[in-house]
Amino acid sequence: MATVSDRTIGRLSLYRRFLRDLRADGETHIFSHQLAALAGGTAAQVRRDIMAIGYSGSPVRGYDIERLLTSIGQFLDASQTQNVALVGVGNLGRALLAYFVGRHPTLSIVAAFDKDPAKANRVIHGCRCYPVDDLKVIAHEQDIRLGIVAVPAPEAQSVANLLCQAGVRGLLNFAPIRLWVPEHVHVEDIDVTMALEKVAYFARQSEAEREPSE
Amino acid sequence: MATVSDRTIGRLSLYRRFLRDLRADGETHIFSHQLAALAGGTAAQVRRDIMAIGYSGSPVRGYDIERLLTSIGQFLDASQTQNVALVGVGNLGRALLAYFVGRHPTLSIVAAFDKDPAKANRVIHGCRCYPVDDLKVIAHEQDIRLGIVAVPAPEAQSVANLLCQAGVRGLLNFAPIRLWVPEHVHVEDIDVTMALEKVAYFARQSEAEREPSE
DNA sequence: TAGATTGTTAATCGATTAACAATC
DNA sequence: TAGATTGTTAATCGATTAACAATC
Repeated sequence: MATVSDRTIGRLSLYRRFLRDLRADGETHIFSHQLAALAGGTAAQVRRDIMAIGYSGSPVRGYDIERLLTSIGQFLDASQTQNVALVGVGNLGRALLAYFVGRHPTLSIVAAFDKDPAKANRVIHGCRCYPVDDLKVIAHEQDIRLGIVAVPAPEAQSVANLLCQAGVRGLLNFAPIRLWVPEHVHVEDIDVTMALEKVAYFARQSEAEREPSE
Repeated sequence: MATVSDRTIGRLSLYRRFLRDLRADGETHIFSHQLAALAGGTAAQVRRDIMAIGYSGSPVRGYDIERLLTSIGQFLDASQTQNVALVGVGNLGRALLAYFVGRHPTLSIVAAFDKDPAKANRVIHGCRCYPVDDLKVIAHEQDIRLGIVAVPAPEAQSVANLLCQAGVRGLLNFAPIRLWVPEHVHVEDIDVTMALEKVAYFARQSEAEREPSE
């Protein structure tokens, strides 16, 4: 209903993780400024983000962690688990499987694909691997709606095409290229090279501030 | 000199990769709208970004690719190669080594560290691995200014502390937590869970737009 | 020259921040 | 109640977009 910005979505995802940790520690309530300190924003921003999803806190006790988690879940998550396909079972792909499989309540990597026949039909970190040729069939069988592109750049576009043809509606792309996809498919890029170059740039900037050349 | 936004820095990093590909294809000039189409922005934005680094194109021929690459390099890169330490040689760490070692002209992963003694003193993807205990010594020996945190979340903060004590000025963090570092250290986070949850959210949004419930 | 593109300014847009009355 | 926090509005900030004269 309400239009919520891309950044707010990201922050809600972040808040949720801190809230889960707090709940695990036995906490029941939290104030906006506490959550802001954990997540690295301002209290006003936290309040605005929470308001955007239609949850209200109490001026005395702050936010009820359990109920806030429920609200964020209702907002961010689908009503049922969304199935994800991973394409590319190299080092990165295996790291993603190790990190995600069985860990996420509402997003599940249910199948992995690789062009290397030696990887097909093996189970890696609890996830079954298939030859890329089977993508379309498996994607329909398993109702896969999201794809992760973890193949080298030269293969990424053809993998994206396969995933789109198989009916996915969103891609998480690790390849350092721009993917061309149908308009209704959402692409989120993780560009490690860009991130490292940004770190290098801003690290030098802060160094320059501390040690002015004159 | 000129203050350039975080986003512009990211886009310049992206433009550079496309420009290198174009140069490899034998192209000598490019117009702003062509670069915008490749990078996924607008022509005006490309022109503004390029203006920000003090380079000028020609109204007739557009931008000279070779000179533009030089300008972007002078802006983004340090005068000499910046040395990087990677901490955590699991699947993710190995993927990063495979991807970066020897590939980047001005950023070089010169040492990797892991707490697992079995990995120490091995060479993985061309990079020497050391025990974490040696971080401070090696960082000084090799003039390491940047660090990549690729360890599990529970260890990430202590690794960040070690890196900061060893004098790094920037961190690329893959752990899904917020790192607390001295003010002068720049941290760039890559949050895979957040990215995947964003994809899931926006994929469902576009799905809902296409198939309205009423 | 004619004309598409550039550099630059002004207008728009959206998000963040600041301020403050309402709340328990 | 007193008072810190919340929800909400207004002000600020910055980036993007649009418009257009300058350019080769």
